[in-house]
Amino acid sequence: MNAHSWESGSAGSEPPEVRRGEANRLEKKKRILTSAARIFAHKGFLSARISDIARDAGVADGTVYLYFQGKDDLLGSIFQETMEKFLTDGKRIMAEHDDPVERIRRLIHLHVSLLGGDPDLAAVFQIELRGSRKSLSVLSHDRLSEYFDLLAQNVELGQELGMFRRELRPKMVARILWGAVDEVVTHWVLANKPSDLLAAGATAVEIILRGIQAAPGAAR
Amino acid sequence: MNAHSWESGSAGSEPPEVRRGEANRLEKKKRILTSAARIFAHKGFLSARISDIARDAGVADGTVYLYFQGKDDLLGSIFQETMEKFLTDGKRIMAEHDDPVERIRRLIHLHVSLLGGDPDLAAVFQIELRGSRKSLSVLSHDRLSEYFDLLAQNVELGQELGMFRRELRPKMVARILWGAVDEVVTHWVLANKPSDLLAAGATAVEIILRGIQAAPGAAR
Amino acid sequence: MNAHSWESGSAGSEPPEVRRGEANRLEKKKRILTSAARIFAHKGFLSARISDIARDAGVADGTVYLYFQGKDDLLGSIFQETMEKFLTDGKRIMAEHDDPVERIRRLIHLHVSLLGGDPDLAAVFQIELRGSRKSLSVLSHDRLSEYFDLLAQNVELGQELGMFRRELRPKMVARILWGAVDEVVTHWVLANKPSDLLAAGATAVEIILRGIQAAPGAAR
Amino acid sequence: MNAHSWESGSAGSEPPEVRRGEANRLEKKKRILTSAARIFAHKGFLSARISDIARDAGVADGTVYLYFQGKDDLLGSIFQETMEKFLTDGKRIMAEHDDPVERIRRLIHLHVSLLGGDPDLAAVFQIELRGSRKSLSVLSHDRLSEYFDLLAQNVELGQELGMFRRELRPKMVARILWGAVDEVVTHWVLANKPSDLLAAGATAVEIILRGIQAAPGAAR
DNA sequence: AATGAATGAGCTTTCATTCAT
DNA sequence: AATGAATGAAAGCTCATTCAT
Repeated sequence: MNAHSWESGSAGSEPPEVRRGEANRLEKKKRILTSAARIFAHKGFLSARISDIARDAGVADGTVYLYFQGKDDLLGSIFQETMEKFLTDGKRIMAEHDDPVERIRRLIHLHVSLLGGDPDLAAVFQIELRGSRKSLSVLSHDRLSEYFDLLAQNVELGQELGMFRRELRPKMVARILWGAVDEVVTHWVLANKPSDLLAAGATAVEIILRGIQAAPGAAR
Repeated sequence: MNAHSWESGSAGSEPPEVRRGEANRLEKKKRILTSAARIFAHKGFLSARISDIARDAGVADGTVYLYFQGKDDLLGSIFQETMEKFLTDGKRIMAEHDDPVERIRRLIHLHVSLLGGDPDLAAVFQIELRGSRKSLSVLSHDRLSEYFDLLAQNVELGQELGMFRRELRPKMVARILWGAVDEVVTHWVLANKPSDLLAAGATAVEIILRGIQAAPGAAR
Repeated sequence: MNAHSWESGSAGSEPPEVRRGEANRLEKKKRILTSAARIFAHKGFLSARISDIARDAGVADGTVYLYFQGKDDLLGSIFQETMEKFLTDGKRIMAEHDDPVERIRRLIHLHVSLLGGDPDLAAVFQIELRGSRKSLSVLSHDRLSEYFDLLAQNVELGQELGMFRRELRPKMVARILWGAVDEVVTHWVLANKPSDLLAAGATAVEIILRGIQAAPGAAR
Repeated sequence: MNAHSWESGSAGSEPPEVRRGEANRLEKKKRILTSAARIFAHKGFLSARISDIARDAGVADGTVYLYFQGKDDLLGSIFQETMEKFLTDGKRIMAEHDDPVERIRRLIHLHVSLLGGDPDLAAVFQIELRGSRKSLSVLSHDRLSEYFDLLAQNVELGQELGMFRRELRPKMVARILWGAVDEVVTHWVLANKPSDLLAAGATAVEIILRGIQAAPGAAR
């Protein structure tokens, strides 16, 4: 059907036949997930039909069920996979930088650029996933928590270093930071005339960072 | 079930039949809306059945359609009515106070206390309404915009008065403020052990206000 | 659609409007059940579609679900209703006759004539219900047990009166009697050139009765 | 799961490859059939999945189709093979004995002991095969007819010898006999506290035999 | 105005079967 | 011969909405 994406994977020096099947399998799973994100973004989770997704991915309806439990699992997997990638990159940021302010700036930049680079993904994240926060699988909740923790850790570190005000609860600051950025992304998704998402994200961070800054002279 | 509990109120001195009917009508519409909020909050918009709501309100299924267009209209009306009340109170705040900082604090306090005082309503707002922002009726969007505008107006005023940094776009600040508070409310709704929502909301405002504050001596 | 059966019920002196709805309701339920038996008999339980039954009964698909839980309930209700009628008549036989032999003959005659008079019902009973004996609802099992008990009681009574051999277990005799008659009915259902079912049933009873008869002179 | 248990048997002295393949082939077919009977007995024909059977037999899904036409064929083959074995043994009984009464007793004993020795097989025969009598392949019907004929022949012979009453139709007697025994077996399959099946079967035969016995002095 | 019985469109999911490897 | 990934048809059931009373 839509043969576009099939061809790339097999490029390069083809490994032994054995790997071929495995590669196909992974590629197919990925293809279904990409199609799901696209369909969810355009029609909404509710209106999206499995058959829409299957057709878009170029597979039969039943094939979707070979790779995923069902519609919910599709949504959950999109969330899962994105969070996985985000956390991997996030941990690298933590490893490569020491300054809490620098880390927070980069974490938010990562967040914003990941979604900004894939509007379909962003739409699913900002719109469809919201109503699911109540029911997301435990694993998914953990992922979201890890994200918050990454932010909260740096707030705490900044407090210890005397950079941020000590009376603020790190978790709450993380929440406020996330909420502000999240709303900026949502606006970007919903607005017809998209503005510069990266700049807007950066502005949000600067405001919050400034807002939690210890009074000059307060640091040791 | 609870179909009897509402007959008592109108007893006693019988008002003219005409008014009685009108009062009943308004009361019934309100009752259906309250039931809808409760059912949406507990079962989610999707799983909620019109018959659930009708039973909870003590009316027949068909009666719901005498007052509302359909299921979507119920959700929209909850949003609408709440925003209406919020904007009314918000405009009073604007009338009664001059200081932008004071106004913003009071607007957010209004926001947070309105939802904090009605957990069912809060749940519907924070969870069920999210996916609808894309599709909410134009009128509804206007209401949300008015809310943002109230905040943005005060940011702008504060800038003119030299209280807030002038390089920030007022609408974006309003968005960041709203996002931060919104996330705080969402956490309160989802968390099993609810914390002090009013205090958390106040903290969020203070952080943002501080974050947008003009540098000391910058005013004039 | 098939307007045959609609007309009879409302004939005669029409009672007040109130009863009309109830009468319609019962008639509709009965009509669905009759259609279900017909469709099950012709296509088999598995191949029968709810929509086939609904169309045959002249109602919408969903209406079937207003009266029955689902497909299984339809099959169960056919069994249930038939057993109910059978047991009612069976108990009358018990009340009107004393002689165990006479009672047994009449019970079997009742069994055979009930099914013999409604080939669709017979087909469902003999073919479709067989595989369900394992899973029939508890209530249904009770009904089948009551039937066996009616037979077994008379065997026991006959033993006490010295008419039947005492060494036989009444329940087992009932089972053997039922099995023999049941197979005769099944053959009648499956055979293309139907024979005289009543006569065949009577023959089966006579053989078993003779087979359990106490040796002449053994009584007293 | 138990995919390893069958590899051991063929180990040891290696037979010629050719025969090995043939033996494997037959063994594999048999294994699939045994697994089918087990799965059908435990989950019912409908709920049983080909993949369940394949896994139980330690082969791939597709392999089942190398040996059988499909799911129906599996059920049919179980019936077929069992009947084949039964008829072979039944014919030996006919060859080794002359007395109709003795033959009938032994035929029923064969029937009852064959099923009594294999509860899975019995469950499939008594429960799952019932609904299929209408649709079983012609060949299968012939097998069942041959069984009935074996019984009927002996009834006829007994009539010619003056042992059984002449007014009874042999086929009908065979049916009654079969029905009685069949119900006894069904009860044994369904009852949780299984009784002595062989004894129950024998009792059934004795009752019927006595019931068709010519009046003393009527012979000759 | 109120009722609630009736409607019927709509979609997920299963699983027997196929066939390229 | 054996595999097992892929297929895709098929239908039970729900529930928002309507409308005769």
